[in-house]
Amino acid sequence: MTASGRPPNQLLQMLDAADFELLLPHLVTIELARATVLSEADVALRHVYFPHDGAVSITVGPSEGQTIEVAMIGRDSIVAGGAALADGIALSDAVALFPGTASAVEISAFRNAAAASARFRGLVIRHEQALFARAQQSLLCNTLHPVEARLACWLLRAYDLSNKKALPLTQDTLAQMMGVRRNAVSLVAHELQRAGIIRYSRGQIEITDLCALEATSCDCCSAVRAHHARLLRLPP
Amino acid sequence: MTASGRPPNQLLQMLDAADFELLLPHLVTIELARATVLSEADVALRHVYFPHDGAVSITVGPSEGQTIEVAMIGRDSIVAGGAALADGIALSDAVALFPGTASAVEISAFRNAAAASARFRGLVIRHEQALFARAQQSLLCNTLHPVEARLACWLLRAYDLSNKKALPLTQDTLAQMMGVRRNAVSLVAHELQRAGIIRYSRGQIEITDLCALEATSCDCCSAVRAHHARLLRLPP
DNA sequence: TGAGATGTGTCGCGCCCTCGACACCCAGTT
DNA sequence: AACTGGGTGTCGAGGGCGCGACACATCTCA
Repeated sequence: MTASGRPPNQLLQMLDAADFELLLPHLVTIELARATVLSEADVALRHVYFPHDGAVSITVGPSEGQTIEVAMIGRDSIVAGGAALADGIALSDAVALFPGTASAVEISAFRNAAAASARFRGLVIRHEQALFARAQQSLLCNTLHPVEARLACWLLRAYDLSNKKALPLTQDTLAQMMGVRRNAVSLVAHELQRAGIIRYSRGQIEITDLCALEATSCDCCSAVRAHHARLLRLPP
Repeated sequence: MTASGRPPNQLLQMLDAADFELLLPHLVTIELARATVLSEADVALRHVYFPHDGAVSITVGPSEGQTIEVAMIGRDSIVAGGAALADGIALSDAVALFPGTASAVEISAFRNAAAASARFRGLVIRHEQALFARAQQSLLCNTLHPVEARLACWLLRAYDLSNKKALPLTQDTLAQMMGVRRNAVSLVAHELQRAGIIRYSRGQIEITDLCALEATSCDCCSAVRAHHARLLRLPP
Protein backbone atom coordinates (compact mmCIF):
# COMPACT_ATOMS: atom_id res chain seq x y z
CA MET A 1 0.00 0.00 0.00
CA THR A 2 1.04 3.54 -0.64
CA ALA A 3 0.24 6.95 0.79
CA SER A 4 -3.00 6.95 -1.17
CA GLY A 5 -4.01 3.76 0.58
CA ARG A 6 -4.18 1.95 -2.71
CA PRO A 7 -2.20 -0.98 -4.01
CA PRO A 8 0.95 0.20 -5.76
CA ASN A 9 -0.22 -0.41 -9.29
CA GLN A 10 0.06 2.54 -11.59
CA LEU A 11 -3.38 2.10 -13.06
CA LEU A 12 -5.15 1.66 -9.76
CA GLN A 13 -3.42 4.79 -8.56
CA MET A 14 -4.65 6.76 -11.52
CA LEU A 15 -8.28 5.90 -10.94
CA ASP A 16 -10.81 8.41 -9.96
CA ALA A 17 -11.96 7.90 -6.35
CA ALA A 18 -15.42 6.82 -7.49
CA ASP A 19 -14.00 4.34 -9.97
CA PHE A 20 -11.68 2.89 -7.40
CA GLU A 21 -14.64 2.33 -5.11
CA LEU A 22 -16.15 0.18 -7.83
CA LEU A 23 -13.21 -2.15 -7.78
CA LEU A 24 -12.16 -1.99 -4.16
CA PRO A 25 -14.62 -4.55 -2.78
CA HIS A 26 -13.34 -7.08 -5.31
CA LEU A 27 -9.61 -6.57 -5.02
CA VAL A 28 -7.76 -9.49 -3.53
CA THR A 29 -4.03 -9.32 -2.99
CA ILE A 30 -2.26 -12.45 -4.09
CA GLU A 31 1.28 -13.70 -4.24
CA LEU A 32 2.90 -14.20 -7.58
CA ALA A 33 5.50 -16.87 -7.11
CA ARG A 34 7.88 -17.30 -9.98
CA ALA A 35 6.23 -19.21 -12.83
CA THR A 36 2.73 -18.69 -11.54
CA VAL A 37 0.40 -18.93 -14.51
CA LEU A 38 -1.99 -15.98 -14.68
CA SER A 39 -3.58 -16.79 -17.97
CA GLU A 40 -3.37 -19.38 -20.67
CA ALA A 41 -4.01 -18.83 -24.34
CA ASP A 42 -7.45 -19.90 -25.58
CA VAL A 43 -8.69 -20.54 -22.06
CA ALA A 44 -11.45 -18.56 -20.36
CA LEU A 45 -10.12 -16.04 -17.89
CA ARG A 46 -11.18 -16.04 -14.31
CA HIS A 47 -9.32 -12.99 -13.05
CA VAL A 48 -7.72 -9.79 -14.16
CA TYR A 49 -4.54 -8.80 -12.36
CA PHE A 50 -3.01 -5.49 -11.38
CA PRO A 51 0.61 -6.30 -10.53
CA HIS A 52 2.17 -4.41 -7.62
CA ASP A 53 5.74 -5.43 -8.27
CA GLY A 54 7.64 -8.23 -9.92
CA ALA A 55 7.11 -8.83 -13.59
CA VAL A 56 4.81 -10.88 -15.76
CA SER A 57 5.81 -12.25 -19.11
CA ILE A 58 3.22 -12.39 -21.87
CA THR A 59 4.05 -15.09 -24.36
CA VAL A 60 2.52 -16.77 -27.38
CA GLY A 61 3.32 -19.96 -29.16
CA PRO A 62 1.75 -23.31 -29.72
CA SER A 63 4.48 -25.56 -28.55
CA GLU A 64 7.37 -25.62 -26.16
CA GLY A 65 10.45 -24.13 -27.75
CA GLN A 66 8.25 -22.30 -30.22
CA THR A 67 7.15 -19.59 -27.85
CA ILE A 68 8.04 -15.95 -27.85
CA GLU A 69 7.56 -13.08 -25.46
CA VAL A 70 5.12 -10.45 -26.63
CA ALA A 71 5.67 -8.09 -23.74
CA MET A 72 6.89 -7.92 -20.18
CA ILE A 73 4.56 -6.07 -17.88
CA GLY A 74 4.34 -5.13 -14.23
CA ARG A 75 3.05 -2.41 -11.98
CA ASP A 76 2.53 -0.13 -14.96
CA SER A 77 0.05 -2.46 -16.56
CA ILE A 78 -2.83 -4.91 -16.33
CA VAL A 79 -2.80 -8.61 -17.07
CA ALA A 80 -5.63 -9.72 -19.33
CA GLY A 81 -7.55 -6.45 -19.24
CA GLY A 82 -8.13 -6.40 -22.96
CA ALA A 83 -9.26 -9.98 -23.19
CA ALA A 84 -11.60 -9.36 -20.25
CA LEU A 85 -13.29 -6.52 -22.10
CA ALA A 86 -13.48 -8.57 -25.28
CA ASP A 87 -14.74 -12.13 -24.94
CA GLY A 88 -12.95 -13.30 -21.81
CA ILE A 89 -10.73 -15.73 -23.67
CA ALA A 90 -7.03 -15.06 -23.14
CA LEU A 91 -4.99 -14.43 -26.25
CA SER A 92 -1.71 -15.37 -24.69
CA ASP A 93 0.00 -17.02 -21.80
CA ALA A 94 0.91 -14.84 -18.84
CA VAL A 95 3.48 -16.16 -16.39
CA ALA A 96 5.17 -14.53 -13.44
CA LEU A 97 8.78 -13.96 -14.37
CA PHE A 98 9.94 -12.22 -11.20
CA PRO A 99 8.03 -12.92 -8.00
CA GLY A 100 5.84 -10.25 -6.50
CA THR A 101 2.28 -9.48 -5.56
CA ALA A 102 -0.77 -8.36 -7.46
CA SER A 103 -4.37 -7.36 -6.96
CA ALA A 104 -6.69 -9.85 -8.54
CA VAL A 105 -10.24 -9.03 -9.59
CA GLU A 106 -12.83 -11.48 -10.75
CA ILE A 107 -13.51 -10.94 -14.38
CA SER A 108 -17.19 -10.24 -13.85
CA ALA A 109 -16.45 -7.47 -11.36
CA PHE A 110 -13.93 -6.00 -13.76
CA ARG A 111 -16.42 -6.03 -16.57
CA ASN A 112 -19.09 -4.49 -14.41
CA ALA A 113 -16.78 -1.68 -13.42
CA ALA A 114 -15.87 -1.11 -17.06
CA ALA A 115 -19.52 -1.06 -18.02
CA ALA A 116 -20.39 1.34 -15.23
CA SER A 117 -17.62 3.87 -15.65
CA ALA A 118 -16.60 5.39 -18.95
CA ARG A 119 -13.53 6.83 -17.33
CA PHE A 120 -12.33 3.49 -16.04
CA ARG A 121 -13.09 1.92 -19.36
CA GLY A 122 -11.12 4.60 -21.13
CA LEU A 123 -8.16 3.95 -18.94
CA VAL A 124 -8.23 0.24 -19.63
CA ILE A 125 -8.53 0.87 -23.34
CA ARG A 126 -5.63 3.29 -23.35
CA HIS A 127 -3.62 0.76 -21.42
CA GLU A 128 -4.45 -1.88 -23.94
CA GLN A 129 -3.32 0.44 -26.68
CA ALA A 130 -0.02 0.91 -24.87
CA LEU A 131 0.37 -2.82 -24.69
CA PHE A 132 -0.31 -3.04 -28.39
CA ALA A 133 2.41 -0.48 -28.99
CA ARG A 134 4.73 -2.66 -26.98
CA ALA A 135 3.93 -5.71 -29.06
CA GLN A 136 4.38 -3.74 -32.26
CA GLN A 137 7.77 -2.54 -31.22
CA SER A 138 8.79 -6.04 -30.24
CA LEU A 139 7.76 -7.15 -33.69
CA LEU A 140 9.98 -4.57 -35.30
CA CYS A 141 12.83 -5.23 -32.90
CA ASN A 142 12.78 -8.99 -33.22
CA THR A 143 12.63 -8.79 -36.98
CA LEU A 144 15.26 -6.17 -37.63
CA HIS A 145 17.62 -5.84 -34.69
CA PRO A 146 20.52 -8.04 -33.63
CA VAL A 147 20.42 -10.11 -30.50
CA GLU A 148 22.78 -7.83 -28.63
CA ALA A 149 20.54 -4.77 -28.88
CA ARG A 150 17.49 -6.83 -28.09
CA LEU A 151 19.08 -8.28 -24.99
CA ALA A 152 20.01 -4.81 -23.80
CA CYS A 153 16.44 -3.63 -24.37
CA TRP A 154 15.08 -6.56 -22.49
CA LEU A 155 17.31 -6.01 -19.49
CA LEU A 156 16.42 -2.34 -19.39
CA ARG A 157 12.75 -3.18 -19.33
CA ALA A 158 13.31 -5.71 -16.56
CA TYR A 159 15.16 -3.04 -14.61
CA ASP A 160 12.38 -0.53 -15.19
CA LEU A 161 9.87 -2.90 -13.70
CA SER A 162 11.84 -4.26 -10.78
CA ASN A 163 14.07 -1.31 -9.93
CA LYS A 164 16.70 -3.83 -9.11
CA LYS A 165 19.97 -4.11 -10.95
CA ALA A 166 20.35 -7.73 -9.98
CA LEU A 167 17.90 -10.00 -11.72
CA PRO A 168 17.34 -13.71 -11.15
CA LEU A 169 17.67 -14.91 -14.71
CA THR A 170 19.32 -17.75 -16.50
CA GLN A 171 20.60 -17.40 -20.03
CA ASP A 172 18.22 -20.17 -20.89
CA THR A 173 15.11 -18.26 -19.92
CA LEU A 174 16.50 -15.18 -21.65
CA ALA A 175 16.89 -17.16 -24.82
CA GLN A 176 13.33 -18.44 -24.55
CA MET A 177 11.96 -14.94 -24.11
CA MET A 178 13.85 -13.59 -27.06
CA GLY A 179 13.20 -16.51 -29.32
CA VAL A 180 16.83 -17.37 -29.92
CA ARG A 181 19.14 -20.18 -28.94
CA ARG A 182 20.90 -20.16 -25.60
CA ASN A 183 24.03 -20.19 -27.63
CA ALA A 184 23.47 -16.75 -28.97
CA VAL A 185 22.61 -15.35 -25.56
CA SER A 186 25.72 -16.88 -24.05
CA LEU A 187 27.86 -15.23 -26.68
CA VAL A 188 26.32 -11.80 -26.33
CA ALA A 189 26.16 -11.92 -22.53
CA HIS A 190 29.80 -12.86 -22.42
CA GLU A 191 30.58 -9.88 -24.59
CA LEU A 192 28.60 -7.50 -22.41
CA GLN A 193 30.31 -8.82 -19.33
CA ARG A 194 33.72 -8.38 -20.88
CA ALA A 195 32.76 -4.77 -21.61
CA GLY A 196 31.87 -4.27 -17.95
CA ILE A 197 28.21 -3.62 -18.70
CA ILE A 198 26.73 -6.58 -16.90
CA ARG A 199 27.94 -9.26 -14.57
CA TYR A 200 26.38 -12.63 -14.05
CA SER A 201 26.77 -16.07 -12.65
CA ARG A 202 24.55 -19.01 -12.19
CA GLY A 203 21.15 -17.47 -12.76
CA GLN A 204 21.89 -13.97 -11.48
CA ILE A 205 22.41 -11.12 -13.88
CA GLU A 206 23.49 -7.75 -12.58
CA ILE A 207 23.56 -4.52 -14.50
CA THR A 208 26.78 -2.72 -13.69
CA ASP A 209 26.73 0.08 -16.23
CA LEU A 210 23.26 1.30 -16.99
CA CYS A 211 24.36 4.00 -19.41
CA ALA A 212 26.45 1.67 -21.47
CA LEU A 213 23.56 -0.76 -21.54
CA GLU A 214 21.30 1.95 -22.88
CA ALA A 215 23.87 2.76 -25.52
CA THR A 216 23.97 -0.88 -26.55
CA SER A 217 20.22 -1.13 -26.85
CA CYS A 218 18.23 0.01 -29.84
CA ASP A 219 15.76 2.86 -29.52
CA CYS A 220 12.86 0.47 -29.30
CA CYS A 221 12.90 0.82 -25.52
CA SER A 222 12.48 4.56 -25.57
CA ALA A 223 9.87 4.41 -28.30
CA VAL A 224 7.75 2.14 -26.17
CA ARG A 225 8.27 4.28 -23.09
CA ALA A 226 7.08 7.33 -25.01
CA HIS A 227 3.90 5.62 -26.13
CA HIS A 228 3.21 4.35 -22.68
CA ALA A 229 3.70 7.76 -21.10
CA ARG A 230 1.45 9.45 -23.61
CA LEU A 231 -1.35 6.94 -23.39
CA LEU A 232 -1.42 6.64 -19.63
CA ARG A 233 -1.54 10.28 -18.85
CA LEU A 234 -5.16 11.08 -18.13
CA PRO A 235 -6.62 13.32 -20.80
CA PRO A 236 -7.47 16.88 -19.69
CA MET B 1 -23.66 -2.10 -51.16
CA THR B 2 -25.04 -5.50 -50.32
CA ALA B 3 -28.43 -7.03 -49.82
CA SER B 4 -28.58 -5.51 -46.37
CA GLY B 5 -28.09 -2.12 -47.93
CA ARG B 6 -24.92 -1.62 -45.95
CA PRO B 7 -21.39 -1.13 -47.14
CA PRO B 8 -19.64 -4.48 -47.54
CA ASN B 9 -17.52 -4.28 -44.44
CA GLN B 10 -17.82 -7.25 -42.16
CA LEU B 11 -18.10 -5.15 -39.04
CA LEU B 12 -20.68 -2.78 -40.38
CA GLN B 13 -22.69 -5.79 -41.46
CA MET B 14 -22.60 -7.24 -38.00
CA LEU B 15 -23.98 -4.16 -36.35
CA ASP B 16 -27.33 -4.07 -34.72
CA ALA B 17 -29.78 -1.94 -36.71
CA ALA B 18 -29.88 0.70 -34.01
CA ASP B 19 -26.10 0.87 -33.85
CA PHE B 20 -25.81 1.16 -37.56
CA GLU B 21 -28.19 4.09 -37.47
CA LEU B 22 -25.77 5.84 -35.16
CA LEU B 23 -23.03 5.64 -37.75
CA LEU B 24 -24.98 5.88 -40.96
CA PRO B 25 -25.30 9.67 -41.12
CA HIS B 26 -21.53 9.95 -40.83
CA LEU B 27 -20.43 7.31 -43.27
CA VAL B 28 -18.71 8.63 -46.34
CA THR B 29 -17.53 6.28 -49.05
CA ILE B 30 -14.07 7.11 -50.29
CA GLU B 31 -11.64 5.74 -52.81
CA LEU B 32 -8.49 4.10 -51.57
CA ALA B 33 -5.96 4.50 -54.31
CA ARG B 34 -2.82 2.47 -53.89
CA ALA B 35 -0.51 4.10 -51.34
CA THR B 36 -3.20 6.31 -49.89
CA VAL B 37 -2.16 7.13 -46.33
CA LEU B 38 -4.97 6.50 -43.86
CA SER B 39 -3.08 7.17 -40.68
CA GLU B 40 0.38 8.12 -39.64
CA ALA B 41 2.11 7.12 -36.43
CA ASP B 42 2.07 9.72 -33.66
CA VAL B 43 -0.30 11.95 -35.56
CA ALA B 44 -3.84 12.77 -34.47
CA LEU B 45 -6.45 10.81 -36.37
CA ARG B 46 -9.19 12.49 -38.27
CA HIS B 47 -11.11 9.47 -39.51
CA VAL B 48 -11.74 5.85 -38.84
CA TYR B 49 -12.11 3.60 -41.86
CA PHE B 50 -14.17 0.53 -42.61
CA PRO B 51 -12.62 -0.95 -45.77
CA HIS B 52 -14.99 -2.49 -48.29
CA ASP B 53 -12.38 -4.20 -50.40
CA GLY B 54 -8.74 -3.86 -51.23
CA ALA B 55 -6.24 -4.13 -48.41
CA VAL B 56 -4.56 -1.80 -45.97
CA SER B 57 -1.12 -2.40 -44.60
CA ILE B 58 -0.42 -1.42 -41.00
CA THR B 59 3.25 -0.71 -40.49
CA VAL B 60 5.59 0.63 -37.84
CA GLY B 61 9.09 1.90 -38.00
CA PRO B 62 10.88 5.17 -37.47
CA SER B 63 12.74 5.43 -40.72
CA GLU B 64 12.49 4.29 -44.29
CA GLY B 65 13.89 0.83 -44.71
CA GLN B 66 13.39 0.19 -41.05
CA THR B 67 9.68 -0.41 -41.25
CA ILE B 68 7.77 -3.60 -40.81
CA GLU B 69 4.23 -4.68 -41.38
CA VAL B 70 2.22 -5.34 -38.25
CA ALA B 71 -0.88 -6.58 -40.02
CA MET B 72 -2.72 -6.48 -43.28
CA ILE B 73 -6.39 -5.70 -42.94
CA GLY B 74 -9.39 -5.20 -45.14
CA ARG B 75 -13.10 -5.69 -45.16
CA ASP B 76 -12.89 -7.85 -42.03
CA SER B 77 -11.48 -5.05 -39.98
CA ILE B 78 -11.33 -1.38 -39.00
CA VAL B 79 -8.48 1.03 -39.54
CA ALA B 80 -7.57 3.00 -36.43
CA GLY B 81 -10.54 1.90 -34.35
CA GLY B 82 -8.47 1.19 -31.28
CA ALA B 83 -6.54 4.43 -31.42
CA ALA B 84 -9.82 6.28 -31.86
CA LEU B 85 -11.18 4.79 -28.66
CA ALA B 86 -7.93 5.50 -26.84
CA ASP B 87 -6.44 8.95 -27.27
CA GLY B 88 -6.92 9.52 -30.98
CA ILE B 89 -3.22 9.34 -31.76
CA ALA B 90 -2.36 6.67 -34.29
CA LEU B 91 0.10 4.01 -33.21
CA SER B 92 1.15 3.09 -36.68
CA ASP B 93 1.08 3.98 -40.30
CA ALA B 94 -1.79 2.67 -42.39
CA VAL B 95 -1.38 2.65 -46.15
CA ALA B 96 -3.57 1.25 -48.88
CA LEU B 97 -1.76 -1.71 -50.36
CA PHE B 98 -4.37 -2.80 -52.87
CA PRO B 99 -6.80 -0.19 -54.16
CA GLY B 100 -10.41 -0.28 -53.10
CA THR B 101 -13.05 1.69 -51.29
CA ALA B 102 -13.88 2.29 -47.66
CA SER B 103 -16.40 3.98 -45.45
CA ALA B 104 -14.82 6.81 -43.53
CA VAL B 105 -16.21 8.18 -40.30
CA GLU B 106 -15.06 11.29 -38.50
CA ILE B 107 -13.38 10.30 -35.32
CA SER B 108 -15.77 12.28 -33.13
CA ALA B 109 -18.79 10.52 -34.62
CA PHE B 110 -17.08 7.18 -34.11
CA ARG B 111 -16.38 7.99 -30.50
CA ASN B 112 -19.89 9.19 -29.91
CA ALA B 113 -21.30 5.99 -31.29
CA ALA B 114 -18.95 3.98 -29.10
CA ALA B 115 -19.96 6.00 -26.07
CA ALA B 116 -23.64 5.61 -26.84
CA SER B 117 -23.77 1.93 -27.59
CA ALA B 118 -22.20 -0.75 -25.44
CA ARG B 119 -22.81 -3.28 -28.16
CA PHE B 120 -20.97 -1.30 -30.80
CA ARG B 121 -18.17 -0.63 -28.35
CA GLY B 122 -17.91 -4.29 -27.58
CA LEU B 123 -17.62 -5.11 -31.24
CA VAL B 124 -14.84 -2.59 -31.74
CA ILE B 125 -13.01 -3.90 -28.71
CA ARG B 126 -13.28 -7.47 -29.88
CA HIS B 127 -12.04 -6.41 -33.25
CA GLU B 128 -9.11 -4.67 -31.66
CA GLN B 129 -8.35 -7.84 -29.77
CA ALA B 130 -8.37 -9.77 -33.03
CA LEU B 131 -5.94 -7.28 -34.46
CA PHE B 132 -3.75 -7.74 -31.44
CA ALA B 133 -3.79 -11.46 -32.03
CA ARG B 134 -2.68 -10.81 -35.56
CA ALA B 135 0.23 -8.70 -34.41
CA GLN B 136 1.22 -11.29 -31.86
CA GLN B 137 1.27 -14.00 -34.43
CA SER B 138 3.32 -11.87 -36.78
CA LEU B 139 5.76 -11.38 -33.95
CA LEU B 140 6.12 -15.10 -33.49
CA CYS B 141 6.25 -15.76 -37.20
CA ASN B 142 8.84 -13.13 -38.01
CA THR B 143 11.04 -14.23 -35.16
CA LEU B 144 10.93 -17.95 -35.64
CA HIS B 145 9.90 -18.86 -39.14
CA PRO B 146 11.88 -18.82 -42.37
CA VAL B 147 11.14 -16.39 -45.15
CA GLU B 148 9.54 -19.00 -47.37
CA ALA B 149 6.80 -19.85 -44.89
CA ARG B 150 6.25 -16.21 -44.09
CA LEU B 151 5.88 -15.31 -47.71
CA ALA B 152 3.34 -18.06 -48.19
CA CYS B 153 1.40 -16.83 -45.18
CA TRP B 154 1.46 -13.32 -46.46
CA LEU B 155 0.16 -14.28 -49.89
CA LEU B 156 -2.61 -16.33 -48.36
CA ARG B 157 -3.71 -13.39 -46.31
CA ALA B 158 -3.65 -11.15 -49.35
CA TYR B 159 -5.77 -13.69 -51.17
CA ASP B 160 -8.21 -13.90 -48.28
CA LEU B 161 -8.75 -10.17 -48.42
CA SER B 162 -8.89 -9.64 -52.15
CA ASN B 163 -10.32 -12.95 -53.34
CA LYS B 164 -8.09 -12.57 -56.31
CA LYS B 165 -5.34 -14.95 -57.17
CA ALA B 166 -3.49 -12.31 -59.11
CA LEU B 167 -2.01 -9.62 -56.95
CA PRO B 168 -0.26 -6.42 -58.05
CA LEU B 169 2.90 -6.77 -56.03
CA THR B 170 6.57 -6.28 -56.61
CA GLN B 171 9.16 -8.33 -54.81
CA ASP B 172 10.42 -5.07 -53.47
CA THR B 173 7.25 -4.20 -51.62
CA LEU B 174 6.99 -7.77 -50.42
CA ALA B 175 10.45 -7.49 -48.95
CA GLN B 176 9.55 -4.23 -47.22
CA MET B 177 6.45 -5.76 -45.67
CA MET B 178 8.30 -8.76 -44.39
CA GLY B 179 11.32 -6.88 -43.18
CA VAL B 180 13.82 -8.72 -45.34
CA ARG B 181 15.95 -7.86 -48.33
CA ARG B 182 14.57 -8.09 -51.80
CA ASN B 183 17.26 -10.60 -52.39
CA ALA B 184 15.72 -13.10 -50.08
CA VAL B 185 12.28 -12.63 -51.58
CA SER B 186 13.62 -13.09 -55.07
CA LEU B 187 15.19 -16.36 -54.10
CA VAL B 188 12.14 -17.77 -52.40
CA ALA B 189 9.72 -16.50 -55.04
CA HIS B 190 11.82 -18.10 -57.72
CA GLU B 191 11.67 -21.34 -55.82
CA LEU B 192 7.90 -21.19 -55.45
CA GLN B 193 7.52 -20.47 -59.11
CA ARG B 194 9.75 -23.37 -60.04
CA ALA B 195 7.49 -25.56 -57.89
CA GLY B 196 4.45 -24.32 -59.80
CA ILE B 197 2.89 -22.71 -56.75
CA ILE B 198 2.99 -19.14 -57.92
CA ARG B 199 3.75 -17.30 -61.12
CA TYR B 200 4.84 -13.74 -61.46
CA SER B 201 6.28 -11.11 -63.68
CA ARG B 202 6.86 -7.42 -63.35
CA GLY B 203 4.77 -6.56 -60.35
CA GLN B 204 2.10 -9.21 -60.80
CA ILE B 205 2.04 -12.28 -58.61
CA GLU B 206 -0.44 -15.01 -59.26
CA ILE B 207 -1.25 -17.93 -57.02
CA THR B 208 -1.47 -21.03 -59.16
CA ASP B 209 -1.67 -23.74 -56.52
CA LEU B 210 -3.47 -22.63 -53.40
CA CYS B 211 -3.17 -25.94 -51.59
CA ALA B 212 0.54 -26.17 -52.12
CA LEU B 213 0.87 -22.61 -50.92
CA GLU B 214 -0.98 -23.50 -47.76
CA ALA B 215 1.31 -26.46 -47.27
CA THR B 216 4.31 -24.21 -47.63
CA SER B 217 3.03 -21.71 -45.08
CA CYS B 218 3.36 -22.11 -41.35
CA ASP B 219 0.27 -22.50 -39.22
CA CYS B 220 0.37 -18.88 -38.20
CA CYS B 221 -2.24 -18.08 -40.81
CA SER B 222 -4.76 -20.54 -39.48
CA ALA B 223 -4.07 -19.52 -35.89
CA VAL B 224 -4.91 -15.94 -36.72
CA ARG B 225 -8.00 -16.96 -38.64
CA ALA B 226 -9.23 -18.92 -35.65
CA HIS B 227 -8.82 -15.99 -33.30
CA HIS B 228 -10.52 -13.67 -35.71
CA ALA B 229 -13.47 -15.99 -36.16
CA ARG B 230 -13.92 -16.48 -32.46
CA LEU B 231 -13.69 -12.82 -31.55
CA LEU B 232 -15.93 -11.52 -34.28
CA ARG B 233 -18.78 -13.84 -33.73
CA LEU B 234 -21.35 -11.91 -31.74
CA PRO B 235 -21.65 -13.27 -28.21
CA PRO B 236 -24.95 -15.03 -27.41
C1' DT C 1 13.39 4.31 -82.01
C1' DG C 2 16.11 5.40 -78.32
C1' DA C 3 16.51 6.77 -73.33
C1' DG C 4 15.30 6.21 -68.96
C1' DA C 5 12.78 3.96 -65.26
C1' DT C 6 11.35 -0.02 -63.06
C1' DG C 7 11.29 -4.90 -61.90
C1' DT C 8 13.95 -9.17 -61.61
C1' DG C 9 18.02 -12.72 -61.52
C1' DT C 10 22.11 -13.59 -59.46
C1' DC C 11 26.79 -13.61 -57.58
C1' DG C 12 29.97 -13.21 -53.77
C1' DC C 13 31.33 -12.16 -49.38
C1' DG C 14 30.54 -12.33 -44.83
C1' DC C 15 28.09 -12.28 -40.62
C1' DC C 16 24.81 -13.81 -37.45
C1' DC C 17 22.63 -17.27 -35.72
C1' DT C 18 20.98 -22.26 -35.74
C1' DC C 19 21.74 -26.87 -34.29
C1' DG C 20 23.92 -30.44 -31.97
C1' DA C 21 27.18 -31.70 -28.88
C1' DC C 22 30.29 -31.87 -25.09
C1' DA C 23 33.10 -30.27 -21.21
C1' DC C 24 33.34 -27.51 -17.29
C1' DC C 25 32.05 -25.34 -13.06
C1' DC C 26 29.49 -24.61 -9.16
C1' DA C 27 25.71 -25.75 -5.72
C1' DG C 28 23.25 -28.66 -2.94
C1' DT C 29 22.51 -33.51 -1.63
C1' DT C 30 23.69 -37.91 0.31
C1' DA D 1 33.95 -37.01 -0.42
C1' DA D 2 31.46 -38.41 -4.16
C1' DC D 3 27.30 -37.53 -6.85
C1' DT D 4 23.97 -35.17 -9.27
C1' DG D 5 21.97 -31.50 -11.69
C1' DG D 6 21.54 -27.06 -13.41
C1' DG D 7 23.94 -23.10 -15.45
C1' DT D 8 27.50 -21.80 -18.56
C1' DG D 9 31.48 -21.76 -22.19
C1' DT D 10 32.45 -23.11 -26.59
C1' DC D 11 33.37 -25.54 -30.82
C1' DG D 12 32.40 -26.78 -35.56
C1' DA D 13 29.44 -27.32 -39.38
C1' DG D 14 26.22 -25.23 -41.81
C1' DG D 15 22.36 -22.29 -43.37
C1' DG D 16 19.86 -18.27 -43.98
C1' DC D 17 20.04 -13.91 -44.92
C1' DG D 18 22.29 -9.04 -45.05
C1' DC D 19 24.51 -6.18 -48.07
C1' DG D 20 26.27 -4.37 -52.22
C1' DA D 21 26.59 -4.62 -56.80
C1' DC D 22 25.72 -5.52 -61.52
C1' DA D 23 23.41 -7.49 -65.66
C1' DC D 24 19.40 -8.07 -67.91
C1' DA D 25 14.60 -7.74 -69.11
C1' DT D 26 10.47 -5.16 -69.86
C1' DC D 27 7.66 -1.06 -69.82
C1' DT D 28 6.92 3.99 -70.61
C1' DC D 29 7.63 8.11 -72.52
C1' DA D 30 9.97 11.38 -75.37
